[in-house]
Amino acid sequence: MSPLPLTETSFFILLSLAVEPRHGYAIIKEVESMSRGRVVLATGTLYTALRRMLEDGWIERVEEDASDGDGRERKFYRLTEEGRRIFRLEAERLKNLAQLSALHVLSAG
Amino acid sequence: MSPLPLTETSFFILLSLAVEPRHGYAIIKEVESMSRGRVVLATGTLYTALRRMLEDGWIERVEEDASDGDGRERKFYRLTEEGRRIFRLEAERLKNLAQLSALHVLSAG
DNA sequence: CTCTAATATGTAGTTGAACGACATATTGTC
DNA sequence: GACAATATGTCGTTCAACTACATATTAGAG
Repeated sequence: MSPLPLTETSFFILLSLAVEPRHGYAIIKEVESMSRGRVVLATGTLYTALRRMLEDGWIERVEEDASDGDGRERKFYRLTEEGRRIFRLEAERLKNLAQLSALHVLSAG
Repeated sequence: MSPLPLTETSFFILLSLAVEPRHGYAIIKEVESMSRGRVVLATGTLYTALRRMLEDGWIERVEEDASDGDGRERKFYRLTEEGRRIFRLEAERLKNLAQLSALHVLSAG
């Protein structure tokens, strides 16, 4: 039942939402920026992943903050406690893998 | 054409072969040990991954070292230069992700 | 000496996730 | 008026992991 390891896509979506609530398109741009251009999510990947995370209770819709003038359709999402918990677990896993591989990259010259 | 990100399975197989050449079953045991029991590769996963890596030139068969008394069928594999290169790239990617997530785990309390 | 666990390699079918292609509508800029 | 950027979504394909199954040898316990 463990959701780990997260896919890179899921990791970056949670990471971008860990900062503040965002809508889909903003997530794509934020992930591209955070990964220095390496990760560009396809819309098919993003919206499928968001639907899955909603179903699993990792994220939830932010209902109507209507911040500035609407017009353009935008749906905001934020992390749930469960989503934050999973992100922390994944961060811990990543730290362990990075340490493991650092050791062996050294020993392998 | 970039092979990154590696799946967790591929990462651990390369990691275990980065230390020294091994045969399939030994890889399974080594991965289980390195991951402190968290990652236990199913044989279907392992042998499928090995075949793929052979085809892609990440690893190669070690022909006949016949170290100690044969009898049991064992096939040894070692990393190619390409395999080592990919492993180093993945290690670098992992280090970056670990750093990114560490920052945001902190800022999110 | 027989039974069982560990060692060792493999295939087949299912499932889940990413991806590319496509579709649609609005807004800002030249 | 045209085009790029913003914004959300579906559909079909592909690739990898997983479960279950299949087979054979060897070491150790009783």
